[in-house]
Amino acid sequence: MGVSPLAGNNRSLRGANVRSDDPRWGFAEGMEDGRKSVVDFAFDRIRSDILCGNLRPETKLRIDRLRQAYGVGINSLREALTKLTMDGLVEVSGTRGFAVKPISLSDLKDITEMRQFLECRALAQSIEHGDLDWEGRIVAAYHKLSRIEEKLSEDPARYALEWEHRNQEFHSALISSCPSPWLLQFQSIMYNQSQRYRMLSFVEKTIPRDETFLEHKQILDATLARDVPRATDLLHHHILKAAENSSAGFSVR
Amino acid sequence: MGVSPLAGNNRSLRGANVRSDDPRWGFAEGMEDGRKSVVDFAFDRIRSDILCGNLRPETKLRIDRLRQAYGVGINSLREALTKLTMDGLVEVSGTRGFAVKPISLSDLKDITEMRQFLECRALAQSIEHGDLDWEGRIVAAYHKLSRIEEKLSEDPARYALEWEHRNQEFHSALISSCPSPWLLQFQSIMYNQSQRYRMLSFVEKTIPRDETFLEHKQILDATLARDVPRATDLLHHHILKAAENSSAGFSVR
DNA sequence: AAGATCAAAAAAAACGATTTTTTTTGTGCC
DNA sequence: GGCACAAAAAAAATCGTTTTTTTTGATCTT
Repeated sequence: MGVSPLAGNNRSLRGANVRSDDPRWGFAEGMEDGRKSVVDFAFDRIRSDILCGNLRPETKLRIDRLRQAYGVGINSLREALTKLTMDGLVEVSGTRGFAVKPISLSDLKDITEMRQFLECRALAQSIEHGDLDWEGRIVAAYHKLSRIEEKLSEDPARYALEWEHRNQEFHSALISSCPSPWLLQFQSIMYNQSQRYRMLSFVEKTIPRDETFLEHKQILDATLARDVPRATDLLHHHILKAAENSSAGFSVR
Repeated sequence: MGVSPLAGNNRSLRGANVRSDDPRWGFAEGMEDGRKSVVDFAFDRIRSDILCGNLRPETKLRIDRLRQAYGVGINSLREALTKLTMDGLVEVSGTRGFAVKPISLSDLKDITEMRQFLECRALAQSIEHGDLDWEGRIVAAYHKLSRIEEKLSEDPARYALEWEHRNQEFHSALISSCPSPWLLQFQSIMYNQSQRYRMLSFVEKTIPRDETFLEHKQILDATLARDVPRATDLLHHHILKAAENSSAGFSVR
């Protein structure tokens, strides 16, 4: 699964932020430019390694070791780790440095309940405010997800990561018409947290349950029918079931 | 109110994090040590200046200027600003630096509704789980708050900041038995956001409404009576009224 | 032998300096 | 007078070095 975090020894990329744009063109209104700062590069990379379990919970994140591994400077690294701390993926203990956040059953329970609480509200608001474009987005996202779900039963190891991505895209599309930026931000944090638990259980256990696929279809239908109570009920149940599946992964440890 | 952010020109405090402890004594279990990192120092200071309006919305936060003002290094400053970004008090625009987050009516509306949503749930859970110590905490916090509210009518300018502090202590005590760390963290962010709007309106307008004091008493009584529906209803109303008072502050601008 | 003491090594925190990017300013041309 | 372009100035991003703190290991004492 990808490259080990300590394998790549690519050095000295000062200002090597590859730009996908060109000085000739201005940017469309509200469009982010394609450059990628070194901090964001380190942030994305470490975040990915924590989520997929490449960096296990409670691992000490030694600065110079990470520096060698990712090929970035100390300060950019610290900045990236600070951002990860705010997202709850990294813990900082006074003057004793950074570490990957531990996992626990009570934490998973908290995350699950908060995700239910936030994501169901976001879905309700999204259904209220969603227009035709939104309907198009969720249908498209569901389509891409269901295609990968077919392949998943054949070769789980190969498509698990891609399924994770499209699953997130689907859940994100469902609530994309929610008008509250703060709600969406908090939901995003909780989603990432639950994703970590799911992927950690992937490693030593199994793939998503078969019922997951059916539940996605039911949520899609209820949402398109603008049936708020039914859609939120289904989502509520869906999130709980997914969490129960994750929790089996780390029984004793 | 306090010192201007550009006034203090205290230089070179490398490692001058004053420790309130002594090597002789160990720390009690689970007790944080009294040292204060330079990053946290800068974080607290800038945060305070943003909340109380000393640093106005949309102000560009130039690095070397802040460096001179607060007397900290560039990297510590960037780290502090990154933390503030995650709390939604500072905005970062690609490679164009940091700025104090703008304010808007829609943002205030979003914050208010999210605060109602989160804080009411936290209160309900807190009432369910609260023990006798918790009752003691909220009674004590209310007492300290009501004392400052008496003085507030006499000399608003003098006690406004202290009232802010004790108001936060009271609201914090109410929900302190809520068992969900994530809920408390999100509530804390929303509280700080609404506090900024309130304090910005203080500057050019007025002090809290008189009804605020009565509402605090009613919330306290309903909470002590373990009347969840009434307590949450009162809190819901209380948060809305406080926000309406803030919004008058920046009508046109 | 267990525990305390101190020193050396490792790790983290903080800073200044350098490079890169953005913004401003000035100049020529239409 | 306004626009386009280029040079200079300002600001931001990144890096390496120095200082401080923590951990580890060895020696000494009881």
